[in-house]
Amino acid sequence: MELRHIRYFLAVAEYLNFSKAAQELHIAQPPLSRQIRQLEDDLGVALFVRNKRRIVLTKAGRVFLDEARKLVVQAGHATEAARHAQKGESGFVRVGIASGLGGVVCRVVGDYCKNYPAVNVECRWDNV
Amino acid sequence: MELRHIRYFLAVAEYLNFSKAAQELHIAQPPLSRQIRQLEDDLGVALFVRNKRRIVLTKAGRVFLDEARKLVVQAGHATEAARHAQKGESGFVRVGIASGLGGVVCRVVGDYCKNYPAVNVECRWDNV
DNA sequence: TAAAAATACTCCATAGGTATTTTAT
DNA sequence: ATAAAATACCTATGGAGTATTTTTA
Repeated sequence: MELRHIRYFLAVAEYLNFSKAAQELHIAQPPLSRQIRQLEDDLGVALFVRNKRRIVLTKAGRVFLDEARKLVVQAGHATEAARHAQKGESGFVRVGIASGLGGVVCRVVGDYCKNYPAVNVECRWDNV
Repeated sequence: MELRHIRYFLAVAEYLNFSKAAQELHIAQPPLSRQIRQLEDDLGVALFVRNKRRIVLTKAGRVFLDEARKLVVQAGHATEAARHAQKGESGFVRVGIASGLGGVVCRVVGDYCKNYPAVNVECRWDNV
């Protein structure tokens, strides 16, 4: 199961129509049908009943719909959390160093740089 | 972003070693490195620092690790919820019908069957 | 009959593999 | 000198497209 299956499933569950959902997803209808069937096979669960013109969700399909929504929400959270955390790691630091402390500073700054590669550090060894 | 990226990321975060993680995932090391870089590009976030022999998670990487774990847990929940729901929909139903009610029963049973395709329904029109 | 899903192919993007090079102990 | 990641390139699985054939209302 991949997130693609989930995204496709949500579209079909929303429109209850493979052709419309495919349009919305900017793919053709047959590949969408295949992906949904793959998902059903992987789960071992029928999500839709296709006996009518307008397809309907099975009970299991309705249950899965709730969980699928949570899944994409969590995927969004994960992305945003990482991006937000990176913000605190990026920026610009200017360091002035008293003579004789070069060695210590090099180690400390070096470690820092390796953990925060997006931070630009500038060191000046003179007295300005 | 696909769940594959997440699963691969979790393996690398666990072993802090691309080669070991690849072994565990039963794929080669270069494709794993590529998938992780793809994930980082997609997020726009550096997850690992590769300057040492033993790679380390960035701050953003540690944050993402927490969220990634929740994501796979939720994926498991979704699967199990659907499978559990399907159980309640499968089984066997035997229906006896009094004469003259055939029409009503056909509609009701028909609707039921379409919503619960895994349930086998047997109808008898005689008096046994 | 008409609208929608399934089927049967074809194509190609990309996941995954192999060989090699680079890098940091 | 060695262990591990990156790079370059190749292969092939399977995602996506097109054409067509069922379905069912």
